[in-house]
This record gives sequence, C-alpha cells and structure tokens, in this order.
Amino acid sequence: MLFNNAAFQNTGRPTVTNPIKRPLTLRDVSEASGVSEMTVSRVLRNKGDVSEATRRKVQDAAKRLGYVPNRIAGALASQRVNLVAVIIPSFGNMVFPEVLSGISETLEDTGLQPVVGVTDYLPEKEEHVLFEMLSWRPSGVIIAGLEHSEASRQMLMQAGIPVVEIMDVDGEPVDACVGISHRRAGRIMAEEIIAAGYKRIGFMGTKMPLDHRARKRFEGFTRTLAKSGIEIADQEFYSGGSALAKGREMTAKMIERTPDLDFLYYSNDMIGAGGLLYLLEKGIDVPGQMGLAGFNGVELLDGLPLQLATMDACRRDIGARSARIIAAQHADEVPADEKIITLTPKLAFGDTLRRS
Amino acid sequence: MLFNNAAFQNTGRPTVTNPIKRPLTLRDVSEASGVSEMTVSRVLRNKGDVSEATRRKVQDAAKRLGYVPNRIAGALASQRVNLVAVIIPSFGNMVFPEVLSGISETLEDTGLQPVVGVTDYLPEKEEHVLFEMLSWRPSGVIIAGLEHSEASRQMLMQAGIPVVEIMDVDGEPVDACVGISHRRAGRIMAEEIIAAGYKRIGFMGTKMPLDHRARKRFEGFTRTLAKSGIEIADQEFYSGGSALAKGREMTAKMIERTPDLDFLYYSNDMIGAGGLLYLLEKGIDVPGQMGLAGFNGVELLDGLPLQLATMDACRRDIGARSARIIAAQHADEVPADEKIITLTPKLAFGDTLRRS
DNA sequence: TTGAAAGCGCTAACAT
DNA sequence: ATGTTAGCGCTTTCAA
Repeated sequence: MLFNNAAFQNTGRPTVTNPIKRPLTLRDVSEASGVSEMTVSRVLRNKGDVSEATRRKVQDAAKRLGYVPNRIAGALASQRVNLVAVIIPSFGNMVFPEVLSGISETLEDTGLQPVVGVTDYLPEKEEHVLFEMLSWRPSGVIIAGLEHSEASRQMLMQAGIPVVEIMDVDGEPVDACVGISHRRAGRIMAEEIIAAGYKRIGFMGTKMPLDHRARKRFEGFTRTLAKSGIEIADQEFYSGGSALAKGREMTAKMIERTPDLDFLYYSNDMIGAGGLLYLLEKGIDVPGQMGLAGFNGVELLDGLPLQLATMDACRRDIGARSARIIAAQHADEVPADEKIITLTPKLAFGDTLRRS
Repeated sequence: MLFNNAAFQNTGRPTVTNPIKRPLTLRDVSEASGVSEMTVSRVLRNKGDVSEATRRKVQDAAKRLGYVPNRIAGALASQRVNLVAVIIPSFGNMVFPEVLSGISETLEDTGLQPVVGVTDYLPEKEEHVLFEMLSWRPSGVIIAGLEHSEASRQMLMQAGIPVVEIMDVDGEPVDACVGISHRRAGRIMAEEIIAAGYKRIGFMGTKMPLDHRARKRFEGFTRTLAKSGIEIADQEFYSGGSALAKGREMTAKMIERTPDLDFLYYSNDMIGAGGLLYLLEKGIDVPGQMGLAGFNGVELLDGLPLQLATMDACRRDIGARSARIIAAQHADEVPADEKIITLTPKLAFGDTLRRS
C-alpha cells in the first residue's frame, strides 16, 4: 500500500469540512495542518522520519478534510505504479474468476493491485486492451495464452516490465509463463479412455477457433486416439447459450445420430454436466454403457448426481504463481531463473470413467 | 478512446527500433519525426488541425518506435481520466459477471473504461478499495449496494464525481441508484407461494450477515408469510464450498428434520438447483409434493431436468443503466433527473412452483 | 497549421 | 526532522 488510509478508518461520523467541489491537494492538507507539503507527503506515505507530533497534526488534517491522494501525480513524479495488468478472455466461465482470486490473494500484501481487462477471445480486442493498460505504465502484465498478434507481442516485449503468460505452456512465451500443457491434458485423457476399453468416442466442444487451449486439448486427444487406431466417431460444437442446456442438447442429438458411442469427451465441465444429467434421465448406465469426461475441475461438479470425470486446470495455482513472479521482480529486480513453469493437472476419474 | 492506437494495427511484422529499455516519450517520437512535441501530441489524440503530411510522418514514427502514450502524464495535465471505478463484492457467483458485461458493453463506445475492484462483502475492504480507486481520480463510481461505512459514504460524496449504487433500491443512495427492491422480491415470492397453497415452508440461504440484499429478500419473505399467519417452518444457512453440493446437503438434512415441509425457498439458484437434483433423485414429486424456488434467474437453470422457479435480478440491465448514467454525466455535466431507478424483476414459475 | 511556455500534483534529491 | 527546488511527460493556452 503506497498510501495508508488511516484517515478513513471508520471511527464514528467523520467531520466534513470540504465544501469545495474540487478534489483536495497536498497543499490543502499542508495549509490546514501548518506543515510543509513535503512533510505531509512523507506522513501520508509513511516514509522518512517524521516526529510523532507532526505526524498527528497531518493525519488529523487529512482525515478532517477527507483527503484522498492523487496517485496520478504521485505515479508521474515517482515513476512507479502499483498496478498489475491482468488480461483474460472473459469472466463468464468459472475458470478465470478463480485465476483472479489466486492473483489478488498473492498480490494482497505486496502493495500491488491487479487491474483486469477482458478480450472476449478476440486478438484485436486483446491488442486494444493491452495498449490501454500499458499506457498506465503498470508494474507487470499477466496475460492469458501464448498466442497474440505480432503487435501485441511487440508491445509486451518493449514495455520493459515483467510479463507472464498464463494457462498454457505449449508455445513460445514472450518472457515467463505459467500453465499446463493442454496437449498433454488431451493426451492423458485419451490414454485413460483407451485403457478403460472405450472404443467409440464422441467429442463436444465450443465453436471457438480462437480458444487455442481447447484446440490444443482436442489435438492432443485426437492424435493419441489415432495412435491406437481410433478416430473420433462423432463431434459437435456449440456457441452461446447456457452451457448446461447446450450439453444436454448436443448429447441428445449425438447419441441419436451415432447410437453406438460408448464415450463422450466434453471440452468443458459445464456441457459435460448437461450431458450427464441427460443420460441419467434417459436411464443410460454411466459409466458402463457410456463413459463421460469433461475438463476443468469446477467446483460445481460436486453437487451432481454422479461425479464427472475431469481434469483440474490448476487455476488458483496459476494465478498465485504468476502473481508471485511479478511481485518478485517488482521487489528484487532479479528476474526469476525459471521462465516456464509447467503445472501438472490432476485427473479425477469421478464416477463417469471406469478405471482400467 | 483518448488515444487512437492506429500505430498498433496488426499490419504484418512491425519494425522494432527501440533498443532502449526506457519507455518512449512524446519527445522520442518528436525527434524521430522532426515534428514538435505539441503537434505529435495532437496527431496521437486526433485533436486540432494537423496537415495530412505531418500526420503521416508522426504516425509512421510512432508506429516504427512502438510508442505507447503515458496516460499518467496525460491525465495529470488534462485533469481527465477515462476510468470508471466499479466496485463489487465478488465475481464468484454468476451475478456480477453479468452486471459487468452490461457495464462494459455500454461503456464501449463512450471512451470510458471500467476498472473493477472486489470487496468480498467486507466493509473495510470496500473502504480500502474505494480509497485506492478514488486516488486514480476516475470519472465515476459504480458500487454495489446501499450499505457502506460512514467513511466510504464520505469519500463517495466528496469525490465530486457521479456515483451510482447498484443492485438494490431499498435505502438511501449517496447519489443515483439502479436496482431492484429485494424486499419486494421476497414479498412477491411469498405471495405466490401462499397463493399456490403451500403452507409448510423451509428456507435455505448463505451465512452472510453482510449480504444485505439476501437479508432484505428474507425479511420481505418472512414478513409477508407472517401476514398470512405463516411462519418459516425450518431454515438453514451455509458458507463456503460448492453451492450445488451445499444445496443438496442442506435439502437432505432439512427434509429429514422437518418431513412435513411442502415448499423450499432458496436464496440463490445454485443451491436451489442442488436441492432440485436431490429431490428428483429421491423420487419426490416436484412441484406436487414439494415446491421449490430460487433467486437470480441464472442461465444455468436452462439445463436442469426441471426449470426452477426463480426471479430475475435484472443484472445486465442494472449494469447497462448504471453505466449510461455515468456516461451521460461525463458527456453533459447535466445530472440525470431520475435519481432512483427501480427495475422490476420478472417471476418465472418454471416447473417447480405450481400456479394458483 | 504549428510552436513555446507554463503548469497539472506530486516526489526525488538535496539542502538545512 | 523539516524544507526547498526541480522536474515526471504530458496538455492547455496563447502566440506566431
């Protein structure tokens, strides 16, 4: 925390003494307290030696007036900004909120503050958001994914601040990166499905060519199946709407179209949950007659009639570790030695994928 | 958009010409283009008359160098910041993400940018976040709820910028407010339940004394029941964990403890969905033997076996309207006449509340 | 259409 | 322990 806010502790009804409609400045506090601007500044930042008497005079005045420091001026003068830009595709699905809480928790007592920007999975929007955020000269950038426009990469490289790309490790980071291998996640899931003896496999996912991580999982998945001579028996992609409902619909359509399927792999848990509910209603034996698996390890799954097989994407961890990298560099100036941190997602068999 | 970012359009591989590790300044662009700083500034902001020739020279230089303007300096000089502070309790539950997308969508082409802060339902944290955000001198504040510490209210009042309190209208706003009446929402639901002939009613909610909106719904609900001589027959509160799972658990416990219940009112849809799944598994007839209702109107509900009765909280609308108020004041300086905007939540009977 | 000068509100670096 | 001076990188204002 650059400025302490002792002035705003909720100690009963504060005295309002600012009838002016102009934001107060240090000078106002200085005049009200009879202390020089410089010393007022020092008190408000807990910096430098200030006598207890002066400190109290200043704090009283600041509180009485309701002074809120102007960080714009402060940042310009000190050339330091306590902001960390966090750029994510969306907060719709539960995945990014959890990454964010990992980040804020870790940043909590470093004095750094996350500021979130959303790209909607659009490279142009990412470019725009990044530009906007960099123009505030943040102390670091945490950005989802390894795929960016050339211009975005340039901005990241030239910014002269720590950059951590998160979620994914299959690619070339600009600087550091923290995530899981989605190709490997797809591969592992395919291996387990094959090992469990399933043969006729359907896939359902989102219609998002720009969701590179989903694409990589799919690639890892299909390639591994191919090695065992198995091809995806059916597939379906959706966009928009309630994921749960879409999972239900797509599943209905698919098992009608391809009745001999014995496994359904969903690119996220939400549509997987929809499919699961549908199959159970239909009285289909899961996982005997039909196996199921999703991806993400969302908390929601705990409340379903059966536990959906899934793979945890290490969301909190990713948030925490990426934040730690930024915080460390902010404090030390010593770049971490590990540039690529690969986390290992845990496979949960749940009740919908029989063990081999 | 204060600065255009034409310099960063993804037109093939940009030329990197900044070997320096110091962020570039207007002066750098000025020297590289042979145009005065002032004129460079004008070009980059599309302001004032600049000859086409000069404009091109400047844009080329800015692009070649990869110049990103320093908004900290810009904001200090111009005394204008294109930021809107948005303060919410959490993004965990699906409610705030939707409010946020309403806000960003509306702000999209006003040049304003939302910046989000999270309070975790803690007044001290709210105070801290608010202080932090105000120190960046945003053009407006959108803040959830009408209950704030005295210090927070003071800050909001003294900030000299438009303030919109959202989600709730049952109370005294600092300035403007947009939301629904949660007391009324509870009342309406109670009336419908009574009208449908249910008599033995159980309630489940979150253990959050600081979630004032949930509290108000509960009050509106119980008071209305009381008027018909009905008292809540059982109640249970949870905290933490998967809401779906908690809904399931609480429901199991409650119907065992109080077997003659004929209706369950949940303070949010997620626990309602958990309860619904549980009851259906148990083969209980819904809504004949047991009626159910939640609150929020989350999209998720579309995929459940039965449609849970619920009440829409107008989340997107709230976001959009609050943003419009800020945007309007930012443009006009003319405060809107309507200070309290009360939206009316729609009751959805779904399949779990029989009609009277 | 362009440029020069004077700050915006704060803090770094020196005095004292 | 406190005060003074000189900017930080822009934009506003005025002059050319």
